[in-house]
Amino acid sequence: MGKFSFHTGERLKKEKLIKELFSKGSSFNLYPFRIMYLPNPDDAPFHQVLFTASTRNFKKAVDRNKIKRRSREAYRLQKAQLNETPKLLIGFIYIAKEILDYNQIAEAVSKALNRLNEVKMKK
RNA sequence: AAUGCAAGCCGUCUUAUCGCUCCGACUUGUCGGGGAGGAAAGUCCGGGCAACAUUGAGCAUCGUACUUCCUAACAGGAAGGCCCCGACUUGUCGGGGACAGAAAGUGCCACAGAAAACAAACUACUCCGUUCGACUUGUCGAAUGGGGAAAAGGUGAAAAGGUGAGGUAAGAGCUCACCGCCUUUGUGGCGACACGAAGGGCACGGCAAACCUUACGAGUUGAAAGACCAAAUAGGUCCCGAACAUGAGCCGCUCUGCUCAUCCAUUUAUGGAAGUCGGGACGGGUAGGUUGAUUGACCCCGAUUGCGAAGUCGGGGCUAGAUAAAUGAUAAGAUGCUGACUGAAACGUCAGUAACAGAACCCGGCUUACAGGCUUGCAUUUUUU
Repeated sequence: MGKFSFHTGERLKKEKLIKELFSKGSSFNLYPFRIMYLPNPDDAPFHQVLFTASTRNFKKAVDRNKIKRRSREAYRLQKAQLNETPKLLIGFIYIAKEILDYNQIAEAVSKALNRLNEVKMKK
């Protein structure tokens, strides 16, 4: 499995876990994202991630897809920065009103991953 | 050649690196292959499919509304009819039309106007009478009273058949001709209708996108429908096994043991019920998974029938299948477009940008969005021969 792979198992898709993340998870804002995270209660071999952009800010499906694809790509290429343990549930919620280009999103994701590492160290 | 209109079609491409999803191989982590649209959109119609409901009929409700045809079906399409508008070469072309019924009933018709549906007399017109004035002494003018008259003016979306002639005091379908309308009828056409004939002086204003009437159609809910498999935990039913339970009393106390009592049946010391523990089976069912779900009213080519929409026959093809939801990111180049610069122009250089938009059970339509390009037809202008 390649260093930069990003297959189905790494995506957060169980409804139960998503509910848990949104109700119990901690969060911080880091433009253009709001990031939610929670230690994974199940035994998973990977961090599990979800990306989302709201219908309220982006009415067209094409725009939402574009944002999610760029965000996912940024995570895929930089996820090695993230510490191995503990395994986390992470939600990237796009809160900006306009579509940013890939470079800006990649920078933001990088910062976010570093911050997640710091937060975990404190615990 | 350019511009405009209409119809149809296309609607960025290539390479490299790193990735995603499905399928197939095998050496089980590698290789090979497939991977958004013309609208995937709006969810406005129609169907397939599924579950539930369902004796039949009527009423109500909703929808449709020139005709015939196509179709699984439609509010879609094709061909045609009629009406309206525009153009000119005046009988052709182009465009538009919710285009059934207003002689079944109810309702409405603002403003303006005298009067708006049982018509109506404001001005002007005209006849008769009375009074006054003038003079050429029977005429004219003015005022007033009583009639006639829907022809003229003006208002209005609309003024109660139109035009012309006769007629009359003035007028009027009052009469006549032509046109229109109504009734009856002939011929042609599947039909909507068309072209005629005879009779009738004409009765019947508009609005049905007001209620309504007529004809035809419609069961409800949608893929989060439905079908199947089903972990763990808790609970249910059944079966098997084990221990016999609870209370009191006795041995100093504990364990063990013994005695008595406690639900039902009786053969009176056994069986059953209930309860406890362990194991098993069954069924319901949650998370989750499979299916529905990608071979279809499918696509391409050819033949044939039909004016056409389409139908039939033959051959070939398999063309996304995700599910918190794949089809991407980065770089380079090409292509198109836009802008700037240079220039007579082309070429060129630089910069920017890549239309509208993302499948979600599947089809047939409709509607809306769309940078740019291509093809065909028509019209106009210019150039050349």
